[in-house]
Amino acid sequence: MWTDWETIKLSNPLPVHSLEEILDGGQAFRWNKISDTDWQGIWLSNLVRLRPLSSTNLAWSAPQKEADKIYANLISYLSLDHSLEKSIDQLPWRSDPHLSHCLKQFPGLRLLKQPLEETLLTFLCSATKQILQIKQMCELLARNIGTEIHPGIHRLPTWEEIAETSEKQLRGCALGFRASYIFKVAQLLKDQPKFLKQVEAVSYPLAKERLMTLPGVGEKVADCVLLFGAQKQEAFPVDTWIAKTLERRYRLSGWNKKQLTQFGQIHFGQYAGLAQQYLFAWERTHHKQK
DNA sequence: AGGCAGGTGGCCA
DNA sequence: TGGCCACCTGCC
Repeated sequence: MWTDWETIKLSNPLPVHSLEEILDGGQAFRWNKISDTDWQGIWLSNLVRLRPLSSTNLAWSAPQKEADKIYANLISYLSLDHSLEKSIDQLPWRSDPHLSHCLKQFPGLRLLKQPLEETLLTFLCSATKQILQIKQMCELLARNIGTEIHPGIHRLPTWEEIAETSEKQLRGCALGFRASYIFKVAQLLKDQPKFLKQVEAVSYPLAKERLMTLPGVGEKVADCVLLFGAQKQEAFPVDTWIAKTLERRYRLSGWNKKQLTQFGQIHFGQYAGLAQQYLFAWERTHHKQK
């Protein structure tokens, strides 16, 4: 049923804790640890298992019949076909000791290239929820509304599928007040089938403005969706964690969210989103330890 | 056991 | 603009 494990040789070293931060650090919500070493993840109709063998060897396995396609999608999803070092070098680590520290703590940490439609859905679930609970909502959405892509494994529902269900059905997925946002967005996307394509095609500021016309999408969600789902790398999502980091490590207490967002974009520049991911990983880890 | 969490929208000054 | 509050649900 599943292919034999095959090794991907990584050009940038990726320790296990960095891999786990990529898969389960709040960018995506459909990766689960299935043994001491292995992770299983789903995006669109892709289902794959990963097993870190060493910091430069990552093994993968997928269901036999679609393995070739899934492998190609995996490389793109993890951006393994693109150099991380070049982006990192553009960040202001030379003059920013805290960023420099975070970069050292999580070697190889990357941004995922997720499908826009799924990123929008998962981040509509994210408001005032912890990662574990967001994962549970996604799991219920998949199980209750999404198509089965493998025995016992369901993908997330498409927006068309959501549009054809009911708000009540969505409430049954433990979405709470997020259910009405998601249902309304589904109707809007049904009326404007090209909406997400357009968002992807235009510049970051325009894309953000456009996304924020959707109910349930404010600045933070828009930035996450654009960063993780549309490769708009200048997006700098400011959530409570990043706000904490900026306050404490960058001495910006008293700044409001709008100001913090602007600071991030100006200070970190073209790859602000990548910097955000490193700061975020550090802040989460630090918080867990105390 | 109950406060609180990867926010957003609406209402008020 | 800026501040406050309701909104669902389930983890810690």
